[in-house]
Amino acid sequence: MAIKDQASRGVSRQVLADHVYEALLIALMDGRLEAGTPVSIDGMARELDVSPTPVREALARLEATGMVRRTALRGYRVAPLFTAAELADLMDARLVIEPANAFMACGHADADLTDQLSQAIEDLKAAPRGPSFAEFRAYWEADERFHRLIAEHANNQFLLSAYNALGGQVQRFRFFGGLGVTDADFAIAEHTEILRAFEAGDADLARRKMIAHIEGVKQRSQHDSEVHDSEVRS
Amino acid sequence: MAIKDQASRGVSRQVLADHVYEALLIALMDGRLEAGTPVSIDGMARELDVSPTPVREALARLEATGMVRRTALRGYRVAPLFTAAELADLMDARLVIEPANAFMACGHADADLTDQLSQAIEDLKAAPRGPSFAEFRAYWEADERFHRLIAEHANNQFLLSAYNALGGQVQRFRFFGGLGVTDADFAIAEHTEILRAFEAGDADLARRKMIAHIEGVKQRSQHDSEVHDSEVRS
DNA sequence: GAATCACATTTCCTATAGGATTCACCGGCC
DNA sequence: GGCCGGTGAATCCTATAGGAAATGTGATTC
Repeated sequence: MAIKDQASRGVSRQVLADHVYEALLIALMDGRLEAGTPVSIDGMARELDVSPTPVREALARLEATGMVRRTALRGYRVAPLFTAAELADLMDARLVIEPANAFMACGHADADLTDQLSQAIEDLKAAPRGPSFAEFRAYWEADERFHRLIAEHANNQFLLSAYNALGGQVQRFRFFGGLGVTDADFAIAEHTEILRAFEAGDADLARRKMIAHIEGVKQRSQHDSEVHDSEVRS
Repeated sequence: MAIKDQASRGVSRQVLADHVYEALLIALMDGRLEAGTPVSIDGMARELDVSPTPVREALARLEATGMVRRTALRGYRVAPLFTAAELADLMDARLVIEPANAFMACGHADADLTDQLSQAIEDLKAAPRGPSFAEFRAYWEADERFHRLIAEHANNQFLLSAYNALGGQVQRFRFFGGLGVTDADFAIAEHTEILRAFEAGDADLARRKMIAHIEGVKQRSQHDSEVHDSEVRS
């Protein structure tokens, strides 16, 4: 009820399951729901002050994103956190999909796209880089927006679906939730190079710059994960 | 031992939502649920003789596959059929992901994998090629199994997710549901070439053969869709 | 004849209740 | 001490009911 009263005034009416979905997503990214912990349907319903039915529907949708796993008759639990090896796998998968996105999107690039990409980079520069969730979120959002813009402008719904399937992006956020942003300067520079390629209309260059960017992210994240591990163990 | 038999095999009892999910999937592929038609929650519940709750959960899962679309407060309806252009997009997306899968899987190939791939090809040869659903299904299953085996052996859960996101494979089936198999001989030959590359352990060759295969599928499907269109118009 | 409004039906959405299953705890037994 | 079985609580799963919204129908009005 409280949730419904809070935000059902938008232009497009949302149903309760949508709010539950978003609440769960926030809790997942926030770290309130830690990896491995079970997510009780009834319990979450009590906590959000709704009935179990919308919670059940929201969890069924969330399962497709890989954020939670379900076992019949045993319920849902938060998906385990990434290991360093899995993080490397994620980057390898991005290396397969995103350069292709960049190449294709360059063919459909216009001033509107480059403007939005430029804006995403500016937001990246302006975003705070602290370790807290609230600060990190703005940075992550701008980064995600940059890559998503390119994926959307590839003009191929299936490649976009494939990109979305890599929603582990969100989990990546969780992985570094306690670490903050450490490679902002590198990322900004690499994003700018990609933007230059788009402005020049050089699709092949855009692809190469995307490869360079993700490989950079991969290497830096591997280093960060080692730091993270040592901190956890200390 | 015997008591744990059921649990150890991972065949935890299926709940009603799982059955509804499969029933919907069959109805979708079968053509009983035509593109664009609404899928009423209550109506489907009556038809399957269950309550609306499991139906709702099954549809929430199905939405992630792209087979149905949902509008808040208006319900679900079957996703529109592919146009020829979208079919080409699907093949382009496969051209991005599957050659990479083949390349990586070749690094993890063993006798077990090549045996299973060989079996999939044999099943493809043996499958009937009639236009009816029951016949087509065996062919489609063997084809899907071949590609899925490679995707799974790439040993990268994210690439596998991306491949799964291309579940439009199923919709591709629907697109040609009334047409039957027309390119079996080509497909079998191309699959065999890919298998040869795996047996030789030549990852780069496997990638190139996968590219050749999907490009072949793309071209042939474009031709078939023209035939299909002319038949529909006649 | 076309647009509009009222009304009835269908459908979606949410809450609630109860049966079935799993899990956690605890006492008994080898 | 370790293993086994029973009991209670928590949880999942399904069915049902009712309010809210959307759709379809028919009559009225311009």
